[in-house]
Amino acid sequence: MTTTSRDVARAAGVSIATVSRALSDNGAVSEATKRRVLAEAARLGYSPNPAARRLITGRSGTIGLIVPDLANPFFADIIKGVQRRAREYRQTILVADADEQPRLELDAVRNLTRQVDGIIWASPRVDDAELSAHLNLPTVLLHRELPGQWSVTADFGEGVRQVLVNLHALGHRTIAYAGGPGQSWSGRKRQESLHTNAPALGLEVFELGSVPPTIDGGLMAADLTLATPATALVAYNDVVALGAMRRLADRGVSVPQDLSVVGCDNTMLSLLATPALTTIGVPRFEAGEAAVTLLDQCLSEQPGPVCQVLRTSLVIRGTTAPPKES
Amino acid sequence: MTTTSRDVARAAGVSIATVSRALSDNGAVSEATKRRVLAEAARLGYSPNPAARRLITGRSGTIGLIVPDLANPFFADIIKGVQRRAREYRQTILVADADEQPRLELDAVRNLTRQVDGIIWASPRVDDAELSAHLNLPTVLLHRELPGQWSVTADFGEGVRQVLVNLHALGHRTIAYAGGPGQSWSGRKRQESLHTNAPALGLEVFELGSVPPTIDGGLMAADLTLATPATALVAYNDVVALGAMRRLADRGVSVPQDLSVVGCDNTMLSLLATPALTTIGVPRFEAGEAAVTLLDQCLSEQPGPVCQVLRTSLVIRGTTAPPKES
DNA sequence: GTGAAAGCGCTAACAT
DNA sequence: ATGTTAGCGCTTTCAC
Repeated sequence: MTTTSRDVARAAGVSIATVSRALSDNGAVSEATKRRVLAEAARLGYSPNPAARRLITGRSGTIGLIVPDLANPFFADIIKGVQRRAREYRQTILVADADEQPRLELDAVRNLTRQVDGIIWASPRVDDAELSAHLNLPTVLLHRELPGQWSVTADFGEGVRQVLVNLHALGHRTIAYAGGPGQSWSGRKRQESLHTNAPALGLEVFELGSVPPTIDGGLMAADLTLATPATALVAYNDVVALGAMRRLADRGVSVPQDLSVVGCDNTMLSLLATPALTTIGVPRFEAGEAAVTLLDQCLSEQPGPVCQVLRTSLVIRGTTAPPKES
Repeated sequence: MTTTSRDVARAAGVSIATVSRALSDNGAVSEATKRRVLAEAARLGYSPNPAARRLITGRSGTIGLIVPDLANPFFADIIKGVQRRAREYRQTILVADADEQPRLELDAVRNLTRQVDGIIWASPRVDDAELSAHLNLPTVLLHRELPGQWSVTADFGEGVRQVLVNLHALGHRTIAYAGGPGQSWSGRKRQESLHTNAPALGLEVFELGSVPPTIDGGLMAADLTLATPATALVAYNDVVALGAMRRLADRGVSVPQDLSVVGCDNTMLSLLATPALTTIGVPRFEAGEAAVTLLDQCLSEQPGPVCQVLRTSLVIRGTTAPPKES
């Protein structure tokens, strides 16, 4: 009932091999027959059975994408970038949400193995050893680096440096830093940058330790900050920053007059805050696009691994200002 | 190099047919051989080639999911629900993001047709005729109804009714309504409910027309509301409500003292607002789960179509209060 | 209960 | 430039 290459072949008066060649556009076919075949294929509404093609070529035209949480705006935009670029490359993408559980990420890898040609894996928290152990397919890591592995990351260190320079220029000398989950690769990068750049600027940093990357984590961070002499709070991400702002408002601390607040990621949330949140801009959509491009290179056996690092930059909005005279 | 059923057959000393039967668990196999085959399969790390299976059975074990925008928290949760239930059913899900463009939805359907067994389609804005024309595969519509079609929707009308009853009880008599995109199926449902229930309660409604379902749309809605005598604003969704709250704050109108605000959807955003947003709770995760279950029934030729309607209910938080004495 | 054999629809040698 | 043919790895009759 569905039309096959055989039907098209019959209609065009050629063999099925010619049909295959005309459609996949690789073997040698004369212009005339090619046109004829294509016309018949279109007329009959023929499209090749992907299962058959995949069985013989071993290529599925599908890419797996693993993210810890697709309801997180950070990853949602990455997915959109991946989808967009994949559409250009005529690749289908298979998204697996790991529900924030590293175990489910590993399950997902296993499931995907037989279904996709390669994997794009955003894994902030699976540890290096397990990550390595599960890289059976060509893989591009997202916001994560591993020796010898293809990856796309963002320069979080530079973003943090810009924050510190800016706060210093505004007159701040004492700041608080609320870190995220300790295992997070990008979290470690932020922290390293803090340690490298703060002393050089003569900034004193109060590390509040790691808080959950949630609104509640932000509430905690606010209270912790107010117990220090810091005049600015740098938060792990926008969600934590917003949670902190909420708690600060409740406690009668006004932002940015009494305390400056800086987020990270520049998600849509940062625009929802009042005042709008100063934050570190991280190119998420672009990261998704770049990952597909890199995976494509990796799949076509081009030299590698390539580790692409995207730029980040401070986005100054309403939550940073000079500290109060004291 | 990859192990095939032939390898397992040889190792277990049986034919490939028996391997197939043992693994797919349908034909008759003796307990003893079945155990032996399973053991060998495990030892060799065998898993059946899905492409080959799909080629012969015509079933892919894959479900397509089409959403207008996966960065929208509303759809993100739906996807999570779908994924979760699909995992239970051992189905893979293929998500297609249509970037808010109805044309891309139709493209997605076409692409998915050869790759999946059935489709779950959240299509608030494609018109009925085109929708019908593209239903070639077993399909469950999400938050959308169409005669003769399987669907999962939520009772938005009831949610709106509860809002009206609550506002009336608080003492409001004049309210403003900011509608969303005119083509939206659920938007029409909200509006119908408004027209049915407001008069019965003696509520006067100022319809502000349709605003974009964005923060900016919310800013507009706030200004429009303040030009009416309304003491409460009911917004199309949480994003619009938050945008409105932002503009109201800028104009020195305090919520809920000067104006009550109600959102819709109960997304995570509603908890980010200060004060937290009163909103209509819509079960998104459950909708995703239900859609998979229904699609499964549909695929197994069970009687239908089934149109499941999920409950919605008012979630009272901090943005609603009695109107100011005037 | 188990094996042999016939394909599913296609691509990739190999002929011509 | 085109046709013929041999499978890709599996499921599923049909024999036994």
